[in-house]
Amino acid sequence: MGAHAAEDSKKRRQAKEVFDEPCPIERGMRIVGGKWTASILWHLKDEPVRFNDLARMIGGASKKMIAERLRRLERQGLITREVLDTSPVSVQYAITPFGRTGLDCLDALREWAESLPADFDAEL
Amino acid sequence: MGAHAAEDSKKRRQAKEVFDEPCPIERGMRIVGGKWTASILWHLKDEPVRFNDLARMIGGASKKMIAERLRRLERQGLITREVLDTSPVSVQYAITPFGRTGLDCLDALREWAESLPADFDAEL
DNA sequence: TCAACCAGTTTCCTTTTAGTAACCTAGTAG
DNA sequence: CTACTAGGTTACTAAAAGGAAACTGGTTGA
Repeated sequence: MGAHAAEDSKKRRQAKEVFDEPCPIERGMRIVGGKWTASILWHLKDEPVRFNDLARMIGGASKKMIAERLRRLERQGLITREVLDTSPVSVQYAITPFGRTGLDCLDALREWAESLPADFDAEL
Repeated sequence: MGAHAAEDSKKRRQAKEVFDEPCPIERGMRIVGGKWTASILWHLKDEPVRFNDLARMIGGASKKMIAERLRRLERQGLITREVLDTSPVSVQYAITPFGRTGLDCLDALREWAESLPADFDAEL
């Protein structure tokens, strides 16, 4: 982020920069932070997956949400969409190298969350 | 996450587990993923900060949001709230060791987001 | 006395997000 | 012919999130 605070004569801190624009963490969150986004990326980590397979794997998400996230991730270049000439046609989604860099840094978050007690959410 | 997919005789993948419960990444997101949450943590990284100072530093957020996030982070043990016996009373928020572990893993996300082109958001 | 600062809370309102269910085109199995 | 598959889209609805501004109640300095 990079803003500094200074104290004035009355020991009141003043922001030298104001963060009305999202700081890098917030920007990152807006890319990979959407509901189901990380799950989708995760399920593509080993091999390409087709649309309905993904929908089945991520049981809680509707097809609408899956489709929305996939389109967004594709626009951003984190995944690719490939239509296979099968019958009936199938569509395969695969993670890109760039997408993998995003997933890597989500992995730190995963490890952290896994270190939490199982009932941590109860305190929210 | 840890679910596996297997292919059946028709090459259709089947999820062995269904993720209606949030996977670790989603859990982590629900803790530190809220709007302004990461910014708050970030601004506490070096020294304790008082409420209004924080509100001034994070210019885009309303006091309501700051207060909400602070209370949540305190309940979860990522920060502490200390009322100082000054006049007028001031309240100091500080990051806990646990909060710092969360911030550390957000740092990976920050680095990733900083490596993105400045106009990346325009593509969303 | 008046204004300003502290740390919030409250109210009201708008926007965003997510979810359901139905529907669509086209191919295929029985 | 009918039903089921794939890969979505559309319409509608409910819920959550976020924001602006006013307000509390006490303190201090001009």
